[in-house]
Amino acid sequence: MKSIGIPLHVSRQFSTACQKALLLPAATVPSEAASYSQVLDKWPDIRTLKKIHCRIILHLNLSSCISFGIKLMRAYAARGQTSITRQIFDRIPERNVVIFNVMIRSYVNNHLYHDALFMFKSMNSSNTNPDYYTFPCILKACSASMDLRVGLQVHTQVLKMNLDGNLYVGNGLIAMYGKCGSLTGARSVLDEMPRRDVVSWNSMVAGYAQNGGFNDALEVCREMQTFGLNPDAGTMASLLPAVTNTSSENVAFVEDMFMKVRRDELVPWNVMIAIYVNNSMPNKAVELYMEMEERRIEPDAITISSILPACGDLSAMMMGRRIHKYVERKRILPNLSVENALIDMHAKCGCLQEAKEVFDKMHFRDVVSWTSVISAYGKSGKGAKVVALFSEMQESITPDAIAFVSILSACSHAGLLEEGRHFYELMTKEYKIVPRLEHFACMIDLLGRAGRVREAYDFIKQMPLEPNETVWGAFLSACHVHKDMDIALEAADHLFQLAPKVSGYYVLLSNIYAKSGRWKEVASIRSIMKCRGIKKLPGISNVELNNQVHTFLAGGQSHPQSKEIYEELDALIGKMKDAGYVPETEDALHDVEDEDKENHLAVHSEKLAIVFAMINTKPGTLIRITKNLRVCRDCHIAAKLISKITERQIIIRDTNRFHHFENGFCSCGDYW
DNA sequence: CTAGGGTTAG
Repeated sequence: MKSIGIPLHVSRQFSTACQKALLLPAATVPSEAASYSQVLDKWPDIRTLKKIHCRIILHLNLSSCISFGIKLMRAYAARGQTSITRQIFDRIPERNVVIFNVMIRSYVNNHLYHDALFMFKSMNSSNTNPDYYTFPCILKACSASMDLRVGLQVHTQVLKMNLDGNLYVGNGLIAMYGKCGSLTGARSVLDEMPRRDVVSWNSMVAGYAQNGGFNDALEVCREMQTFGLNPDAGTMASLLPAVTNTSSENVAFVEDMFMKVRRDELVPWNVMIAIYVNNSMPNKAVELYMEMEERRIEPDAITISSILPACGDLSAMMMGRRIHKYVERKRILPNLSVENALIDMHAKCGCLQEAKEVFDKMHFRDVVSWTSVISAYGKSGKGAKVVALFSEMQESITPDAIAFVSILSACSHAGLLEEGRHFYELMTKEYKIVPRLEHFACMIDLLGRAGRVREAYDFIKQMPLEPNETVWGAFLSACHVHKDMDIALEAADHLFQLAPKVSGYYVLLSNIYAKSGRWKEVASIRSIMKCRGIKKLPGISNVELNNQVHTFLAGGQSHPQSKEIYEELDALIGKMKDAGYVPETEDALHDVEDEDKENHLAVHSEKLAIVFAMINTKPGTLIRITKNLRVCRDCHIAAKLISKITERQIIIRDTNRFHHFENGFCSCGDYW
């Protein structure tokens, strides 16, 4: 008779549970044991688990305890209690391969890869041979910890034990080589396998995808089909890393795959949503999410974490709030990723209160939670709050490079020059974070917006990194705002040479050259843009009404209510002119050609969106707009006036920050 | 008892 015994370091709850178990009548042992066995296989919650554990030890004939030991180990591991799993393991006197496998798997499933590898080593030195269950698991530990060195050793052992023909072991090897970046290794394992299944091919797809080889990944998808295997949900999931910021052809390829796979399970939907989100197609993502709801496919935490950024992108506040209610109802919370995504969604919809509420209710916060809430306040220009939050964060969390980007840009939005400098010092000196281009760009922005154009210029000159287009772009905006033309032209020349990919910089350049009368350069920018195939990003604004996001294009006429909108806009502009409004044509190149400037100015997308919202909501209702470019001066002036004339608050989120218009004023203090 | 899907800045 072998006894499992109670682990020595049991918690107090455990002893209480034991006492309660003792009070229970001694049941007929065989049937009690059978029912416990069933319950254990269903991974009970920790309290039930401990009770059963006690009963097993105290009341049952323990002759079958090896199988109970295994079940207990698995159940504890499923609840994240690997140290109890380990205590049980330690008390089993004669360990066979299954027991080692369960222990290793417990570690791997709980992301304790080093413990798993260590356990594997002691397994080898205790004369227990690993089997074809051990290897896939230990290979996963190698993949997850990107340990190619150990992975290679494991492969050698696999070969020695003649297990390389096993399907699962082979699949594990492909995944291991792929994750560790050895695509040739992965490929040769795949080629040598006597038998391959979908997982084998999917692992190869994942390997290429994780290493940026989208075309190779696609090629493998086609190849598997020549072997008579069709892509499945797993293929789509494996492709995901390769399909971010990619061409529309590539997205279409996955869409096609999505149409062909079984769609009664969750994963294909989750992947397709994530792909839309990662390719700046939030409308499509939301559409798909709604289709899921119609088909009664239940979203999980992953669906939610993927769709929420899309809601944030679109400022789809009602949709976001509905999802928030859904996660509360379905008890998906607490879940760190979901909570973090909720904070960000509320913040991007301009609902600071709600964002803060989610943050306050969290039991565990990581650096992402803090970064999200800090940038939320930062984008609304609440500098003092940001500074307070940051110091609070430091008490429990070590800020990372991204956290500093958000605090630095928050200082910039709030015009907190000295604080920004302080945080930069803190980052480099205290936290020893080596500043990246993003940080330099923030600092340039900070200095530039505060009017320290010369200082910003000196800062660029002494940067240890080659300034990129973002840095010059930030600097150029500062010059543009503060009208420092000489230095602007030098910056413009630098930026010009960098062949920027963002069309906005060309527009900015063109405006600056035009302002200083350098028409030759203006013309040359035009032709260069044509040559490089760079099109001006059309200005669009989103507005949500009755659970639907309406999108307006600059000068757009396609909306069903178009006629009404333009009529109302005309009337409004009349009232604005009475109040002293003079259209500003200066920044007209922002998103239209210079001919016909004034005409087009009236129809920037945000104006259309504002009027649309005005027509369709009750007087006094707050209007929320999101646009894909920065607000131009003219629209900013117009929005201030409209807020006064119509007595409505208007919140416009542009690419940089929030503008909260109320009674003729904007929260940015005309500083943006 | 085999893979694969999630959140933060600009």
